[in-house]
Amino acid sequence: MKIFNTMTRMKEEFVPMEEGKVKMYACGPTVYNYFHLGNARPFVTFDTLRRYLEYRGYDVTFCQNFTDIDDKMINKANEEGTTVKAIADRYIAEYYKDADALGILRPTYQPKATETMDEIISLISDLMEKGYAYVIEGDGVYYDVPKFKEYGKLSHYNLEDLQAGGGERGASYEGKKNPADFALWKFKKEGEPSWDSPWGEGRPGWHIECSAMNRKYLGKTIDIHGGGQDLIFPHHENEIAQSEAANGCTFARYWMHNAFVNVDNEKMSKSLGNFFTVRDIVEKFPYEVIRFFILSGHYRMPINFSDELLKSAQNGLERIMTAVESSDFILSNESGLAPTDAAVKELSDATSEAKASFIANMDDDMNTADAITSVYTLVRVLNTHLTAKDVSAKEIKEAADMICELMNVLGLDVRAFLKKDSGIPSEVMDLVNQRVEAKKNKDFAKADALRDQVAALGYQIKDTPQGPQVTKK
RNA sequence: GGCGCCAUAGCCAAGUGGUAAGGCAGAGGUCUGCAAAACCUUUAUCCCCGGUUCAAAUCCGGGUGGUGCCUCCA
Repeated sequence: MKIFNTMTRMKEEFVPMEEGKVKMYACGPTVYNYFHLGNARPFVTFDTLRRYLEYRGYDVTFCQNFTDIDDKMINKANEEGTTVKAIADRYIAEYYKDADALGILRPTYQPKATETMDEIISLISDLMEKGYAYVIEGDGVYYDVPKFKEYGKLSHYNLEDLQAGGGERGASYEGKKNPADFALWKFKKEGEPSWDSPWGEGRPGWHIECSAMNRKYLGKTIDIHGGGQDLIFPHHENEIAQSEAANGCTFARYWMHNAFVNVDNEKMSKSLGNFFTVRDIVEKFPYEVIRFFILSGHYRMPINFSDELLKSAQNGLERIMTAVESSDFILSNESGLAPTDAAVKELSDATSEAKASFIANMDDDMNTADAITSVYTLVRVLNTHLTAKDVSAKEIKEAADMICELMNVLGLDVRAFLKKDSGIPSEVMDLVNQRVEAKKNKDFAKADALRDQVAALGYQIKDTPQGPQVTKK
């Protein structure tokens, strides 16, 4: 598999440290609100990577954090007159509601910052001992950025450029040796949660928690580190500075960053106020459509969000689901199949080719857009033979199963989505059966009226040679 | 100011040196009592200019437009 490595800005052949095993980390949410579509993109992206690596037989250890202590958490707690812990508990629960429904598998480890305090303090101690950190009285412990000679190697920034930029903000640099120095530990302020440390009571800076969790759960060197592009600087750059200075070895071997979700070509973000939470979008579109939409473009390309685009994704996903649904319907009543050798070969070839091309596309830096095309290609061939009925149940089942297998790698459980809509109420079936009678008697006016009644109840009838296929609309 | 990214049909989106995948939408057709679904047909020379090459959407240079990071942010 080839992976585009942000560090080298090139696609590189992925070779894990240990054969057959992958250690990966992705930055998770700060749990002070429902997450928005922009947040969902990396969750879905790296979940898909994890699923694909597992599909290819790797033993994946995946760690994703919860940031449950920082300024935003504190502000939210103060606004609501409650504790930081209460906010964290609430929004972690809400996170799982959305994440589970989006088909995001639970990571191997999903630690909270507040539960990683020992490792955070131990890591800062290492940095102090090695001379990479210093204390500003009454403020906190800071990282001495110029001490780390490779600072900027991920973002390709250099310190001089950073200082020449518009980033300086007078007061906040008071006491720092260098404007780029960042907080590892912030001393306690009135009303804030705090933990004991060798330097005084306080709480961790944002960047240190990821370094600490990596070391605790995955080790000093990991294979893949992922996140959104806006984390490249300063967050990931700082993680490298912390981890490599403390551990004396490479931190992450491959760095992957997803592009943003845009609205009218502008970044969706909380600060711009143009964001849509997943919870909002679900009012109009199911979770699986949101996931399919996210995967319909390459992860390193920006995607625009709009109802129209979601609708387009929904129609596309339905095409795939309908093929499986129709297959399963025929498999439940196999009459009328008259296989020919040529057709049987064509469909079974298409089935194996779909898998091969899906893998080839995913191997190319996780090109999910092309991987979906591999599925569509099989869908078309399958539909053709479903109509012609010139294959046997075996080929139909294999093709439909393959579609489901590949969609599952993308985190889209087609048969589960179909099942969710199954279970036709008996009153609907009564109407359907009455309509069969009416049709038999050529009473088409009555048949159409019955179909309208069924439709009014939210169900759709498709007449097939095997009889009516009833589905939820 | 520094460092990047993007520009492909009505919309979305792959392709990154060998003559334009796929999806959505539209049009016409087949099937159907009518539908639905499905299938078939149909819609582009890839922002502009110049260069390299037998050959460029694809490489190089220069434009134009959009956008991101450099500050909490996925």
